[in-house]
Formats: sequence, C-alpha cells, structure tokens
Amino acid sequence: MTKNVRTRFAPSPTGYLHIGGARTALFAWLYARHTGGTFILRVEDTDAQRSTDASSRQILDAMEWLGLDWDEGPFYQSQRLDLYKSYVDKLLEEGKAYWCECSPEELEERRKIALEKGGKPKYDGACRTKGLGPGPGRVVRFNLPQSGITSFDDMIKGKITVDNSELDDLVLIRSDGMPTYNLTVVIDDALMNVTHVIRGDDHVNNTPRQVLLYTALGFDLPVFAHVPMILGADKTRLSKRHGATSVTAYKDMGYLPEALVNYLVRLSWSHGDQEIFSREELISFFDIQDVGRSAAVFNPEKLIWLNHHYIKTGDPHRIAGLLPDFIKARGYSVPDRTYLDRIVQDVRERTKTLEEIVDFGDFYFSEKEPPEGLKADFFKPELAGVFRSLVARFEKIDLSVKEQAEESVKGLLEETGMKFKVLAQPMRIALTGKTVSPGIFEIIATLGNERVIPRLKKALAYMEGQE
RNA sequence: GACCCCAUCGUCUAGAGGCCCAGGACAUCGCCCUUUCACGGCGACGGCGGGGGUUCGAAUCCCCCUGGGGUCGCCA
Repeated sequence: MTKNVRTRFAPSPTGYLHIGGARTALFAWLYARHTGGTFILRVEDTDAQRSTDASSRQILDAMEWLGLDWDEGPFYQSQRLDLYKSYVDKLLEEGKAYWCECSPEELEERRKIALEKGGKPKYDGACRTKGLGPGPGRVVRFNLPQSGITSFDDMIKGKITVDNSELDDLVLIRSDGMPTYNLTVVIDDALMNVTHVIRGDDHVNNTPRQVLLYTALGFDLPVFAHVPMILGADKTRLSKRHGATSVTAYKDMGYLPEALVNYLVRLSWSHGDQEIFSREELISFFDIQDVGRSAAVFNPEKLIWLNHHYIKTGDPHRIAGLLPDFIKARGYSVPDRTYLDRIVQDVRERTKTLEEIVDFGDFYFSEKEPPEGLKADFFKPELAGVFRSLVARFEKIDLSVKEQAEESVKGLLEETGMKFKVLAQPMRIALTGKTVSPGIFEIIATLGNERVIPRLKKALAYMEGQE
C-alpha cells in the first residue's frame, strides 16, 4: 500500500497572495486532490517584523475565493515556537549547531569584501569553534559539513547536486529568539508528515541545506517538486511593474476564480492540446510528472480570453449574483435579480470581465443621454414620422417579450418600406446613448416598456425639434 | 562574481529518435455571417538559439557556446 499523499501550502503573511504563490498552491492542492491525499495550510509567520494578521486573512480569503480548500490547518508557526526550540536544543547538545556572536553589520562587511574578491559571500564560520553559549545579540547557526556533496531528486527538475563547500552555516535562531524559515519548514514538513514538498523554484538553492537539516534532525526526506517561476513580459520575475500580481486584484477587476485557476494551471503544465478545464478534469488529469521545467511568462491577454470564455459560457444567474459589488462601485443602485440575469445574457458575448458588464451595460442601470454629436447625426428630422409610429406601436405591447417587439418593428418596416438598417442605429442610440450595444431587441426586452418608451420619446422630441 | 536551473511560433504549450519540411491555444491580420459591437466560422502570418557530435535517421540523446532565470539575508 502506498503512503497517503500529503501536500501543503506555506505562505508567509507579509503581503497579499501573489499570482505565483497561487499557482504553487493550486499545484499542491491539485496533487493532493488527484491522489486522494491531504492538503495542509500552514502560515509561516516567524518574521515578527513583517507578518500581519491582515495579510493572513487576505491570503486565506484569496485561497477560498480560488476554491483551494484545505483539510488541515491553518497552522501558525508563531504558535509552535517551543517545538522548534526543543529541536534546536537537541542540535546544540549534539554539536550540530552553535552560538554565533557576529553582528549583522560585521557580516555585511565581510560579505562585501568576499564579493569584491570574487568569492562566494557566505558565512566564514568564525564562531564555529568558539564554544559560545547563549547571550544577547547572539544567534544559533547550523554546523553543516564543510566537504562532500548533497543531492536530492526533484520530481520536476530531476537530480540536483551541490557541493557542500558552497553552503554556509545558516542561522537557525535569530538574536530575538525567533526561529528562521529553513529550520521551521523542515521541522513542520517532517512533523506534519508532508510527503511532497511542492514549492517555487526560488527554493531550489535552499533545499540542499534543508536536506542536511533533515538528516541532522533524524527525519526522513519528503519528495521535492520545485515549480518553475512565473515571469513578466520582459522575462524578469513577475512583479508590480508588470501589472496586477495579487489574486485579490484580479477578483476586484472582475475576473472569475475559475478563469484564474484555468489560466494559472496552464503555466508550466499541460494536458495535450486542451486549454479549457473544469475543476473535475483538473483533479483527474493533474500530475506533477506533467509539469514542465522552464519558467513561463504571464500573459494577461490569455487570462482575459479565458475570463471571457467563462463569462459567456457560465451560469448567467450565478454571474448576475457577482455583479452587485461592481454596480455599487460605479454608483448605481442594484436592480432586482431577474433584471440582472437578463443583462448578463444580453451582454456577456461582448464583455470580458464583470467590471466590463457594468460599464458596457451602463444604460441598463441609468438612462444615458447620447452625446450631442450622435444626436445630430442620427436623430434626423426625417425619422420623426417612423419614430412616432414606433412609439405608438410599442405603447400597445409588452416589450419584455422579445417576439412582440420584433413583430411590431417588422410590421412597421413593411408598412413604411423602410430598411431596418436605417432605423437600428437611431434606436440603439436612443436606448443606450451609444453606437455599440447588444442586439436591439435584446435590449428592448430587458429594458421593458417603462424604460424604452420614455427614451424613444426623448429621441423623437429631438427629431421634432429639428423640423 | 560564484553556484543551481532552464532553452519549440511574440506568449502559453504539444512533441518522450522516424507518425513533424513541427500540432493546438492566446494575440495580430484578412474573409464570411450581421441591426452596431461582439460571438461564431474559415484562412493567413509566425518557431525547434548557435556549433559540434551519436545515429541509417534528431525538435527529441551527448558536449561546448550563447541567452535567460534563480540563489548567495538574523525574508520566506
């Protein structure tokens, strides 16, 4: 029987959930779900200076929004300090760790000199043999082997080998008594029985030192899988310079979680030529074996294409339910749900985000006065007659039934011998204030008599005023 | 600078020695549909970084070069 898979996502609450972090979390979550394993959430808040509760909450919210639910946790490392300390004591006793009194300033200085000499700016081991005890300003360092090699098998990258002489004695306990990342991550992954450590590429270089720590602590090694980075258009690490990088920002811009998930999963992972994946498909298809080794460039255009795809194929009722926040943000009052449902169905083929639904469909929420130029161009006096008949006909029927309006206009066209093309734009402008909109009859049906008639009359009055 | 990693269209990728004078998707550009704009359909443009090997045969294997990324913190 194979060991039950256990994966985890371990964000540090020093900011929002980054797109790259979200993709890593997604992979770890998918792998757990795919294998029927367990997904753990662990907040790595050992940096007391920068960690905040607000960040923690925001990250958890973003995870939930993406639908990445966890089976265990969230665990907070700041609540496990005694645990880490007991392991460090053990290392100290066994001579596998030692106290160091070098100050950050001197270390910085020495690093600079080493760099100038063209060497590796690593800790020189000055305190290794001093036999120091605890004291103010002192840290605990890991006493790692100075020779030999360390290697591990990465599920994505393959075998990675590093000469131990490249490594230096990392800090385990800071001078303020707080443990550091490399220590806590190893202890927690081991104690939480994490079987697959799935994390960003930027951790590859930390891994050999952690492997050494696992060994020193007497733990079994997990399997490592380092996911390639996501880069910006200029192929440098994705950052704010490249646009929005937080999951929350995409939510606020009107992206759907399924679109972001679908976009993110295709970065460095693929399943043949398939582009669109349901959550169920993702769970059944996803495997770390299929994750590529090279970095991917974040392409906002493709994300927006996917978002549009999900907007135009998703359940309109559900999408309508997501609209109120965006409607309020534009200062409109929120109409009833049935009306919203119809709006979504009217506009979704031409709107790529929830925000766009509200902007493109602005005329649904309030009457939009057409610009003077449009009125002059389209509300020609010679149209007054037809418009008058149009209004008269519309007043007698229920416009919310699309067929009735269609029949009515058809009759009018037959009667006057006029082409619909001539009537369409003036009607559109009268109803929406602009030249681009959903189909005329869709608009009419959604707007209904109480909105359509006054707008048409207003246009008619303008035409008559020109006569 | 040192170390680690990576390298197929502009971008995401398929491709695990012959099925590939390289397939799909986004973007771009045409055409069709059409009440505007879209949607949809059809088509076009566009790539195996370079050089050596291995092999009957290489996008696929090996080496070098080049290019790119990552790390070198009392951040994670």
